[in-house]
Amino acid sequence: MVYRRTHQVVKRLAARRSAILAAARDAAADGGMAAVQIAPVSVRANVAAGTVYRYFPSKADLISELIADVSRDELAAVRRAADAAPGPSSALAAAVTTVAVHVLSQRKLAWGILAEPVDVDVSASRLASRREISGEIAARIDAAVRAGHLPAQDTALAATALLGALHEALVGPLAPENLDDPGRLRDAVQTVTLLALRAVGVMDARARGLVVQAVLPAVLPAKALVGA
Amino acid sequence: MVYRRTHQVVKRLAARRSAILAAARDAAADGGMAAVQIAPVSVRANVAAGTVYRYFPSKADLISELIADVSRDELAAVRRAADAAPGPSSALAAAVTTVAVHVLSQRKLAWGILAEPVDVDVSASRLASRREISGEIAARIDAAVRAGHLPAQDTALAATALLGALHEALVGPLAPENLDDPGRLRDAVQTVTLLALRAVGVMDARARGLVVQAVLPAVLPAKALVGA
DNA sequence: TGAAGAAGTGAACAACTATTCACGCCGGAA
DNA sequence: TTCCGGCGTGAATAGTTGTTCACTTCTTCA
Repeated sequence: MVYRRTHQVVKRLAARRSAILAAARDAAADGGMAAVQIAPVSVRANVAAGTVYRYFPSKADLISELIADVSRDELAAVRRAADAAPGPSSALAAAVTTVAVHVLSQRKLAWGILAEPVDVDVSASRLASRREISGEIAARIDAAVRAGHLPAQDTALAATALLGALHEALVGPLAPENLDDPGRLRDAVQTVTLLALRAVGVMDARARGLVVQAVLPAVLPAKALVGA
Repeated sequence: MVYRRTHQVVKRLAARRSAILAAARDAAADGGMAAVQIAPVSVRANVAAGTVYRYFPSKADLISELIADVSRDELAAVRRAADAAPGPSSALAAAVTTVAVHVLSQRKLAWGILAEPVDVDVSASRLASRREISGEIAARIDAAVRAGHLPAQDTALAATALLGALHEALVGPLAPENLDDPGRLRDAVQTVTLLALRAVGVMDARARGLVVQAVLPAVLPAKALVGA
């Protein structure tokens, strides 16, 4: 009488859930958040519209999970890059560069996650996403301040401002065109990283050095990403 | 037989048009762009819903004009402040500070104009708005570069990044709370202005001086704005 | 193998608002 | 004063999508 889910069924359910999330992510990467509609997503995931609601209570929940997902990936990449750096200032440079490269490599997705209008309320999820990344950057700024490399400052506000600068300059409506070209991409990443480092108080000359160190390793793997 | 509009009628029509725009602006300032709906706006303007369509072909047109309107005011304020400054660097500082104070004094409106989700497409108008302000800031950066106060750089990208930083730090979802308090407001404006000036290459010490000069005159009249 | 319940389906539904339009009214010309 | 046409009205319309649910199909277990 007691129906128990077999391991196989559990696996299938999890796979379906992932498929729906992946379909949503693909849709967002292709056509922005506007393309994340239940019917099209369900088609991509090879399920019926109603099935989506077996896994997600509402569209808002689906998109919220999507945002959390992408955000988690980005945070991990930033941490990895920063942790691999030799010192606090390099770590900050690496973190900033990583964010820049990430948003550039998936511009539509990044724009959708960050700021694109959505008909349902996903502000909580977006807030959490921003808070995570901003917190990470703030921690890196703080480390550099404690190491005596930067002047004391409101690190939370500075981190938020840096992210705003990166996003607006790289994926906002005024972002330069042709960033698919690897050369231009590298230039843009260098420029915004330089701006960001100087903004928090790194001297111009030193900032230029840090940028060169940080951009090369970050941009190399990015070429593959951009191609995808 | 030939019906001609009397001067009085022309004036009344213009007044009504302004009233509708003003009503839309009030609605946006109160409740963000989400509150700019035809029915509520028409009530505020003391006209019927259908009347709105005698003056604006669609909601998109109404909001586009609203954005252009607000943007025009801001651009004028920025120019005025910058032109009154004694030199290129001061002018840049004044411009940045003015933008900061403006967005802070009408946060909901600013957020609505800049980035809040809207059901109709207003991207063209938003793009134009950003372009205007960004162009003005870029021109000020350029002047400072030509005067030898700043290192050579991509001024358009820098201006875009600065605006992104200001907006995200001051009206974005991670913006600090309690910015209605004049003291906190001044601090926030100072902090972001300092970040912005350093970002484009002003030395820390000099930047601090410029900030003090620029913030005082800009913040004084702002107290009245914030109260409103 | 068959009963019981879970998972999947997709057409129908619901809710929200921008937009329309047939009608009444007011201001202008003669 | 009277006729005419544009202006104002607001209830009705329409289009868009998220969401539901009665039904079908599949899985488990005795």
